[in-house]
Amino acid sequence: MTVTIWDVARRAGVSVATVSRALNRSGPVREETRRRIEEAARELNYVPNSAARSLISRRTGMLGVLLPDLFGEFFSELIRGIDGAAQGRGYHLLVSSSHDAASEIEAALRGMRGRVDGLVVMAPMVEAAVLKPMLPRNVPVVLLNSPFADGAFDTLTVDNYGGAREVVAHLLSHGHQRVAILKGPERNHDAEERLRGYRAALAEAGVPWREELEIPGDFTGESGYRGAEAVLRMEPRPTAIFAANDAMAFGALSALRDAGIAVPEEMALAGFDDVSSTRYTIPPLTTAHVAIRELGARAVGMLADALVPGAGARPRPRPRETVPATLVVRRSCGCTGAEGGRPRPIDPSERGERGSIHTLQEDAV
Amino acid sequence: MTVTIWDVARRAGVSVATVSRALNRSGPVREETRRRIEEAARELNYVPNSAARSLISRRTGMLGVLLPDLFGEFFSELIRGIDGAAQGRGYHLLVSSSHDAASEIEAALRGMRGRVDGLVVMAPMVEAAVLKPMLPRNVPVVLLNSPFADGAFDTLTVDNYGGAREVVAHLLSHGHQRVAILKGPERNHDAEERLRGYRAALAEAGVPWREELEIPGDFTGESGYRGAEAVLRMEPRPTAIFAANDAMAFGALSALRDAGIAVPEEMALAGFDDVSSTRYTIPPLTTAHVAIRELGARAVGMLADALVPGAGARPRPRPRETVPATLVVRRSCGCTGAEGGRPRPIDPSERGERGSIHTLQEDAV
DNA sequence: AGTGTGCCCGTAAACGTTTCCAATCCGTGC
DNA sequence: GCACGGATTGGAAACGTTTACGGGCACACT
Repeated sequence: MTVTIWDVARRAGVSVATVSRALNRSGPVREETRRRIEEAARELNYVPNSAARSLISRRTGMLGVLLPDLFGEFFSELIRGIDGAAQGRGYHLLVSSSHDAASEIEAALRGMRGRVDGLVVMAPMVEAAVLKPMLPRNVPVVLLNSPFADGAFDTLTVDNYGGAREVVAHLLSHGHQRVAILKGPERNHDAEERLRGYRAALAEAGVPWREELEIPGDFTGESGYRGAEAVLRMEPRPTAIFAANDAMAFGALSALRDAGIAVPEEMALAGFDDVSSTRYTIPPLTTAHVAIRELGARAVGMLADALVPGAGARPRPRPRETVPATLVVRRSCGCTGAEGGRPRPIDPSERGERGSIHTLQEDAV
Repeated sequence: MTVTIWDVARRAGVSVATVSRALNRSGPVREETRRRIEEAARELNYVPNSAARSLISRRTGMLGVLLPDLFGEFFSELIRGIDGAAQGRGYHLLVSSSHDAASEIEAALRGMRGRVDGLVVMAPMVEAAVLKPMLPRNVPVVLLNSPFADGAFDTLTVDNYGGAREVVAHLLSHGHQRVAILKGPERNHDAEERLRGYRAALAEAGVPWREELEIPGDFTGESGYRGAEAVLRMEPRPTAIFAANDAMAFGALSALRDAGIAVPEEMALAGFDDVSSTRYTIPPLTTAHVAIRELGARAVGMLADALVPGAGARPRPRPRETVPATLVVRRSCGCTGAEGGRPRPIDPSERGERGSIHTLQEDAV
């Protein structure tokens, strides 16, 4: 039924060992025999059995990707970056998602054990201490936004603190004295860092911190909507809102519109992540730009570095990289002059990007 | 180094056959020995080698997913549905994307051969005749929106024709005499069907068809932007636009805003897909609702049906299912009275959905 | 006591590769 | 003519499971 390496060997008049060497170019094979073997393989439509291959070679050619969710622009773009880089290196992607609880993550990780050569894990909701023992020790792992103090794993971290600080500092530079923050989920690492950045910016500007200005949220648009409503009820009313991610900013924008509040005239607004829709909300959203796709690609790159034969078991310094989050000024913060100018240089790779119209948007504005 | 079934057998004082039977519950094992074996396995932290297992059992526990892209709300939601259903059935997902050209698809398919137990393929850009020979014959395949006339594969198809027809008919019911369409890519099956629906609606309403009203596009927001610009240059100017997908509608909306054209007063607009952002554009977008997540879940369901042991090689009638695309009226089409009402019953599963705020939106409007 | 019947369990043969090691071939230098 | 060495090739042992087959054993029945 299925054609094996033996069939190829028989047809080409050689042994299976030679077939293996010829097809993988893993040993010396005379040019002429190699051609004969390749021809036989093609004629028989031979495709090596990957199970057998990885049984003996202990490599599967797959990378595992564990994310809290697949939905939304952020993850969508992230996985796109991961996929592109993996494909370029000949790896397949084993994707698993919808995991927040530690137990789910553990189950997913167990399911992947032995099936993947490396792992990209993003688990902002679980603490380092509880995540660590679940991670496999026999394959390289890259942690996204879960910095481990002990440096036992590769980590790749967005500069949540710095980005948030910069965004809030920008809002404050407009003279706002009461800037509210729509916080991310409790115990979420990204959320905590962004909150820290918010507080730092306030402190640096000498603007007093007020507990009531820190509104709870959970990164969903819905919570952003409710958060903005809460802000509007406050007395005196804040004049600016920093949403800890763009999705909440969208929700807030929606609430402000429903309440008849003009943005940015009556309320300035800023977000975080710079997902592509930020360019075509009304008004376009000031936010912290994160090179999401590059983030995914870089994660795979780090994995690939650890996977070069020889770097395997040898303990080496675990890279800890940080990717910047930089302010991008659009109209929602009320910057005069932001309309005509180009807030940041446009990454050439973004131009003509599928499904995105932001270059057009920014030019047109 | 790695612990095998032999280690477990030795520790439990039984043979490997018994260990296998006990752990898989695949044969009679005395209760007491089973407990001993399970304990040994747990103590040793034994995890079966999946390569060896699938080498002998000829099953990998993985489903392949081949999509043209991973970006954008549509695919994001689709893969979410696929992932949920696969996870529920104990399958892992091997994901591959960014394939439009036939050669890329063929390469991706070859790479997956033997690694997956089943395949979900969405390839709107390649014709049935060229796609068919690339598909594996030894594992079940579900085709998304690629209906094959010969019924050689399971197919799951969105009613593009019917949905487009309904949307355009609705626009026409407002009395519009010149309705432009922003078309999808050439040779894209979905795009062609939606165009067909547009033409049918015109014919049924007795509104004359005009070639110049069919504007080329490619499903990206950018092409929607340009398409709307083109529409605005026409003389006499059309009074309604049907964008063949929501992304293009968003682009069009953006162009209309930049041109100072009020929607829906000066130009009615409708889209297709009902991705979640349609609820919080300004104005909210009238579109054709497709249960995207359910679409993905159903695809996995069909695969699972074909994968129950026994249904394997036996040739059976290949199911050909169609999922409806139904009109959902929001404000962009200019319906009076659409503001207060609830256009369609809200699917309970959508409530409180992560990253979506549309229930709030629709209630609040 | 002999025999049939079920339940448990062990032996060993697959599954399809890769790779170590030895054998063969062939030209070269002495 | 012969030893030698490098380039090719083949044989066979892994890799870690699942599973067909058959053996042992306890028990009930004749």
